[in-house]
Amino acid sequence: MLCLDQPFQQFSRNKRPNMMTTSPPTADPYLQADIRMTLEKSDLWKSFHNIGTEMIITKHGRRMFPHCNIGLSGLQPYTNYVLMVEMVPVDNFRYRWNKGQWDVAGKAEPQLPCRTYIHPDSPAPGSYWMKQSVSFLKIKLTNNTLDQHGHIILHSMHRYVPRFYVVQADSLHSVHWGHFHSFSFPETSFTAVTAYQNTKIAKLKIDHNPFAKGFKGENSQSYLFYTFSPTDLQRAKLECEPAEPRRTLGSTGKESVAVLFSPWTIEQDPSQSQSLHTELLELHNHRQDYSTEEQMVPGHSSRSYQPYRSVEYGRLPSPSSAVEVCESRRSCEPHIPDVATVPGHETTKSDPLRDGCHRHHPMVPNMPQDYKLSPVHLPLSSRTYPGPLGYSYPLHGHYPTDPSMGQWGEGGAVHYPGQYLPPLPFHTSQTQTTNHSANQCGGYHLGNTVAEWSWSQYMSLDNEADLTVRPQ
DNA sequence: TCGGCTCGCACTTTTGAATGGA
DNA sequence: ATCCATTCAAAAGTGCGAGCCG
Repeated sequence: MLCLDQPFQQFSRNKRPNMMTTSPPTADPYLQADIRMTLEKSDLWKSFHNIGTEMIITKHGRRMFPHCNIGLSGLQPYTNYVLMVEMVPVDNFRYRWNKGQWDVAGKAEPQLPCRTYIHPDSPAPGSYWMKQSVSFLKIKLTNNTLDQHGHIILHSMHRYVPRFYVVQADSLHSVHWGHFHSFSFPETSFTAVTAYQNTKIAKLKIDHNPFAKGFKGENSQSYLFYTFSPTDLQRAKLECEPAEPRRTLGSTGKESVAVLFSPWTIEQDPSQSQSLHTELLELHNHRQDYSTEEQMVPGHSSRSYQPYRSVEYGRLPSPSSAVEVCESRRSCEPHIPDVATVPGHETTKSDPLRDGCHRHHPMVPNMPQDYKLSPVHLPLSSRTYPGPLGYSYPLHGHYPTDPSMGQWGEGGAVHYPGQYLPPLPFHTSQTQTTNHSANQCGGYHLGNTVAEWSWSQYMSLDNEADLTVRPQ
């Protein structure tokens, strides 16, 4: 089964072993694919996660803090990749802050159009992505459903987790969406809020976010002394340094630190938690035969993340899952992730690595319409879910396939208890792809420098019928 | 009445243009 | 003429609190 006791150092760029040759395919699913992603500043993320991360969302868009900074390894140096991230609902609940803890306040709001943020440097060669850590600093979150700036639209008082995609693609104009890997980091989950509910989170942000230094009072750190261990304090002290340059060589600085789950998940109604736990276990049993390509990357200590790769297809109205559910509801319109970009987040710097290859600016206003077909364009074989964990699958594409390309096979997904994620958005058939192009409303429209794709209204799963849908 | 949201404020960092010197 | 470092103002990001709204 899964070997979750691997020291996290194994995943760091510099020390990773060649798992493809030294480990049996099923030994460590999230290492099967040679592509590895590490979360930079994971300690900072965990500091927030331990309290219950909250992210402010505003009408005009708010940056995330901490922001997502990842390291990549195992990419083909001269192959182009597109990096994307989307915010995936963690569960199907709406929350409220009640007496110092998060309580479930009912069913989640209907899903909003899912926007996938494409890293503005995409596409770029693997060597470029691996050269330094990749920052998603400029992602902006909004609660404005009519947002025209391409920000990621979220519901307040709902929980999300960023999911990263690494897609082999020559350019945004000819994306090979079949070759992708996805990664999630449990400690990056957060609750979207319009105002901070937990004062500890606000103080932690003030302590770490340089923009908020103006609110740093004498008492701002006092709570730390009873919230964190001396180790945490030392770590927090180190992390108080000024923000690093946007793209710096990654230094994961991984330590072997126990992963602590956020108390807020425990603080919930015990009966609710028990119910969820039971459901998750049941789902786990149900889904043994399925896997997504997602790799749930554990924290420093993987021990806390029990192998769990179940995906609640029916219950979770994930934008990503909509397509799959739709497959059993042929009359509905499929959902395709919208594409969110950030105005002004354009790469102007010159980089020999990148300049040496053919690339197009992601926000090029005249994005060809065929691009909108790409995100879900998979061979028919992808219609079904990937096989059992540990198998590699032949991939299409016009890149020479060397023996190491086996690593492109989608690895299994490793989830952890207490959190389940929807399936990936790219499981679909060509038929559905066709429907996408037919059903999208107005193709894509552009505002300023933002390329935004608005497909038809994704189906709403906000009804009981959806709860019974199961993947075939 | 209350929970959630919006807006303006003061403060900070970041960014880029302007300037001057080598 | 070019390059580099410095300066400075504008832009952008931040949490807080008052007030609004359903």
